[in-house]
Amino acid sequence: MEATPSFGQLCYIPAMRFSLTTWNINSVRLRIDLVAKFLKSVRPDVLCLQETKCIDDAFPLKRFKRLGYEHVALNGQKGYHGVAIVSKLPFENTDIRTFCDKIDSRHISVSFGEKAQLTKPLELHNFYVPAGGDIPDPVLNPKFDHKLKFLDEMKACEPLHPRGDDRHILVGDLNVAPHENDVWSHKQLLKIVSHTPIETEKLLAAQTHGEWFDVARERIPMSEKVYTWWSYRAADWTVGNRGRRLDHIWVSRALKDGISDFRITRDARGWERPSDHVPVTVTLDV
DNA sequence: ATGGTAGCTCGGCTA
Repeated sequence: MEATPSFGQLCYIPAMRFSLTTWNINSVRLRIDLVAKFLKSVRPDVLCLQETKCIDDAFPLKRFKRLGYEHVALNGQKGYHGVAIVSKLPFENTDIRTFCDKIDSRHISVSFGEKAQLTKPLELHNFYVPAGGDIPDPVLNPKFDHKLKFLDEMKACEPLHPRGDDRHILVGDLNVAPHENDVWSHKQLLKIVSHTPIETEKLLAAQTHGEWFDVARERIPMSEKVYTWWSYRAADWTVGNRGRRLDHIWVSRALKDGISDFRITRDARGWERPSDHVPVTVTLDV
């Protein structure tokens, strides 16, 4: 008797389940044990880090390799900023872009394809958008001016954005909480950098221009408060739950229907010597 | 209205 081919074999190549975490780690060397704890428990295929705060030669490569993350793309700098992508899956290509004519390490991207057993290419961009200082006025505060220009350049950066059935993912610490319920008090934060109208408009303009879908808000209603960051400048971060949603995962239209899970590891804010940001993870079929 | 904490490196920047 002949074996009956399964539906899958006949009709399509099954999609691969792919998981991805973004985390502003605020020094990868200082918090490598927390990273290891997280990776052992959640085991995402890919981890995108921001604020690694070290040059590439000082990045704890061996530790990641021992944890099963053998593929690493780095864009570090001494003391400040710095982004990295560590992965269980091999990359096809890696790329670094600069914004605002600065050498700041605020972007790195990789693509996945045949080497990762994907039938169609997948492009992943990891960003660390400038925080923008304290004064929300681009004339008085050059850091805020830089942030606004950076957001404008993100919007204008055509290769970044998906078109048609492109499979793109954009993650990172975007340092903007765009919606009312992305902050603990919309009213009280309207003049606080990260939630001023000019920033939120520019971030959403980039998102709309690129036909991106905000995974958190695909999964969690707009009416619900969602945070990924709680300030260090509070005696107790849990009092009043004064958080903001600064860390984001955007996916292109071709990927959004494949989303199967989204989670914010809020517990991580309470770990010993934590980052002020917590890991944000998506699982989707690719 | 202000100051609060953290990290990198040991003064002052960045967040």
